[in-house]
This record gives sequence, structure tokens and C-alpha cells, in this order.
Amino acid sequence: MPYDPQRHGPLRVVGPGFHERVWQVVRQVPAGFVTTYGDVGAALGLRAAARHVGFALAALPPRSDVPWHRVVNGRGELSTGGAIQRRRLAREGIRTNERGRIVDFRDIRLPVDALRAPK
DNA sequence: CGGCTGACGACCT
DNA sequence: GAGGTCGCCAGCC
Repeated sequence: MPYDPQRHGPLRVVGPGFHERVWQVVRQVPAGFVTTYGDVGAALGLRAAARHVGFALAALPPRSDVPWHRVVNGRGELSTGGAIQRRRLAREGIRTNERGRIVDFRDIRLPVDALRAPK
């Protein structure tokens, strides 16, 4: 199906291969830990493009092996992922409170140094 | 060209 | 900690 902004929303790309590089970084996040859009962007040398990281994950095909649910915003809150993201995190022992905030976020946040840019 | 938008973030009250 | 503001950047109209 051809790209249709009406159905798929605006297309977000920060250079060729941006989506793939984002996915490659997110694949490095182990179960039981979470990272942030900003940290993923930083790992790619694009700290100012944190928002685009979100769009790259939104563009993931269904049933991909990329653990997109382990990416949250800098305050430890789930975004649009909602119920699905919450369930997948719970399956890994990560709890969220009634306001969509990850419990003990500071403790399970993966150090940004642990993420390396894909070659 | 100009305004608007957004799976974000740094600051300031 | 909870809001509000502003900066960010590419894509769309």
C-alpha cells in the first residue's frame, strides 16, 4: 500500500536509514530494563531528534523483534503505547503506576553508555 | 515562505 | 512533584 499521510500520519525520517539505526539501538536494551527516546537519539549522535525516535518506533512493522516497549520518555512515562506497552513491560517484571509512570524508573533505566551506535 | 504538528526534553515556577 | 513555556527538527499543507 502506498504511503498515505491521511492514514499513516506524517512521515518522519532523519536521513537515510534512520529507522533501521534506531531499531538496531533499541535491540540492545535487555529485558528488565528501559531506555528513553533521548538516550536512543544520543546514541546516534542526534540528541535533538528525540521526537523522531518515537516516530521511527511507530513505523515498526507488527510482530517485529524490536523491543519498542522498553523505550519511554525521560520522566519514565509510557506514551501512546498504552495498554499493550504496559502489558509487555509487566511480563518482564516492570510495573507502572496508575498515572502511567514506571515504578522505580531510576533504578531500571539503562545507562546511556550501554547503548552503542550501529556501524 | 510561514504556520502547525508531534511515541520529546531542558528549564523555570 | 506538578504544571507551563520554549526549543527542537522534518514533514505536510
